[in-house]
Amino acid sequence: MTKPNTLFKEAYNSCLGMLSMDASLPSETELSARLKVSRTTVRSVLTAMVDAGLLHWEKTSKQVIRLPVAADYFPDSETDSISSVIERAFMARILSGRMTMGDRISEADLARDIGVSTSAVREFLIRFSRFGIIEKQRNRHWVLKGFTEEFALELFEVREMFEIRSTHAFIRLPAQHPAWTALERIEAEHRALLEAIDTRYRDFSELDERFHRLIHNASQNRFILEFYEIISMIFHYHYQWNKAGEKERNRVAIEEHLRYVEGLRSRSLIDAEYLCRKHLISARQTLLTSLEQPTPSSEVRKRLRPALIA
Amino acid sequence: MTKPNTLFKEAYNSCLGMLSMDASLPSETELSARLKVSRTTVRSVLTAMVDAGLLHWEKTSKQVIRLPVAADYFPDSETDSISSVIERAFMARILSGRMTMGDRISEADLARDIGVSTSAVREFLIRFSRFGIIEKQRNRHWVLKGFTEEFALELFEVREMFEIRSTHAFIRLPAQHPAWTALERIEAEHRALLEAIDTRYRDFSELDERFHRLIHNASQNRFILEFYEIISMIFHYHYQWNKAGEKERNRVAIEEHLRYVEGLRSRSLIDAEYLCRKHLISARQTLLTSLEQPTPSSEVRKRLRPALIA
DNA sequence: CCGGCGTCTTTTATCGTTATTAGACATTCG
DNA sequence: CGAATGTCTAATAACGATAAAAGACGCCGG
Repeated sequence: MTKPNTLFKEAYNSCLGMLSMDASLPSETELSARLKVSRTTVRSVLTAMVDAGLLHWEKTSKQVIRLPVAADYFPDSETDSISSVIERAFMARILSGRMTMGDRISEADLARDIGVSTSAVREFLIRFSRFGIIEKQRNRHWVLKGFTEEFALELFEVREMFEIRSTHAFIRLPAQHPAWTALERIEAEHRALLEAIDTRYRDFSELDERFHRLIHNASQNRFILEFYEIISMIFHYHYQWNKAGEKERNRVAIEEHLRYVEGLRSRSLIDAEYLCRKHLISARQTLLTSLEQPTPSSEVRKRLRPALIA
Repeated sequence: MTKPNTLFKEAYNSCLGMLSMDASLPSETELSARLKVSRTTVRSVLTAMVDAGLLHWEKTSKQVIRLPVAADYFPDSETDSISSVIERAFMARILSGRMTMGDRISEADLARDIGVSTSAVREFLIRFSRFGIIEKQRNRHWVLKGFTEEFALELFEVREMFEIRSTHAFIRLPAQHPAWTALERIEAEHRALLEAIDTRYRDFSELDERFHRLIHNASQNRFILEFYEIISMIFHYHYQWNKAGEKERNRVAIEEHLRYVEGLRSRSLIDAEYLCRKHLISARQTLLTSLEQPTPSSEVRKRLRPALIA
């Protein structure tokens, strides 16, 4: 196999959602912009839709013949790029506790297990190495430094420095800056989520990410933003693997966020900084607590990555 | 071609330096440790030395037959790993001013120019991307964000945060910690260099790096240390490309370092922080000034990378 | 038995190749 | 004549293959 057409499949699925009997599809250029792929790919999608009997397409005219059914969609598993498949498989390995600090990581081994080429794994590891969890020396194997307490502490040390810096930058933003209205919207979302916390507590992680990202954006510093990518990745997987006390944990975090927002709006440096610190300390505590019990329930494990359990 | 034997050549050259008529070579294991390569490579080196008529080798006995001459060494150009070749070529491109912000970077193009495979370039770019100078989106080309004033300011913003944090950590080190004696040694080196500044000013960049690295080590934080790699890389190339006013610039920096060291030794947080800040501000100024005149003299350009000038 | 060596297996660093995708230019249509 | 389409070229994202290098295992001599 060579370059897989996951992008095509993803665009195809996404385009199926745009079909309706009453409106015809927009121009190729427009579609290209909306689907965020090149026109070449758009044309492949359109051709495939014609072949599937969904569309009559000639020049500018794009008449929908029938609406898509479930069977018209490509399965999710085929729309993931190889790199994201590797990422998930790799994180599953680390977080499942099957690997411990100091373990060797073999490119060849990983590639075999996941079923991809060594080059793909290699590129992934290089990209992943910036997260500070793995390391390698020239001509030698990778070593797992581990997702340990130490790691979490170092991570939060930097996170605190950066987030406080961003907080200051945020407060200095002029009153008419769009970030302030964005903050209001996010605050409203927090309140709405808090109302329905019993049923919707799972939505928090996504909101959490958007909230902190908004704040970090004020820093206008590529290194700070890049560092938030690490945080974000860690929490993304951490949330998936550790569900213990999730509802309560999220409720507390939402309340902290709300106070933090108030601090920002008050434009008081010391209040904002204080409330930011408070929140980060409890976030750190959450992460540390969950590291003490590294093996997640088999139920969670199964949901995340069936292939590796057998 | 496949995996090149640059490592072998490097080890061979390095091993040639260990030959002497009166002593025989140590055990394979010992050699392996000293040359920092595997025993397999050591054995290749020994075999090659026998073939070159330098050595009589049977089991534990390794008798030197003749001393190596210049012709026995592999040329430097053959001992560089592909990745470092790419790095140099790429940095030369960026710093020469031939590329400007927003330019597309083509993997294929670079590979052709440098004369290596696309995969090698690709891996390099991935590794290099953590420096924040280039960027790419999925399925699209790389873009040069540029080695600009903005970049330098963002870099120094983070550098200052980190270095001050490290300074604090350094001061808190117990008096018997080896870092204090290391600091004393480095201080002495600074004084020696200052004495002979007229002739030895070129030695400063290496000393500078060791000095700051020593301080950052106190932070015990992988993200801070990793960030210093970026600084270090930037300065490494920057020093090579911008020689204007180098002697005076280095003299000033040495004096700042000396005051900075005094601040550390006084264990006074505010003094150390103040002197650290002072030094970083002037370091930033140096970098900014040199960014204003991006094209280096042709003399320098020639020395750094002859191949690209023609 | 323990450091050192001989031999063998596994893994990495590089390459070249190919389908997919992006992007550029020419052409057509309203 | 500008936006949309048709066509073509070039670049990227994968793959597998191969020589170099690492690492493992067993043997041997003191």
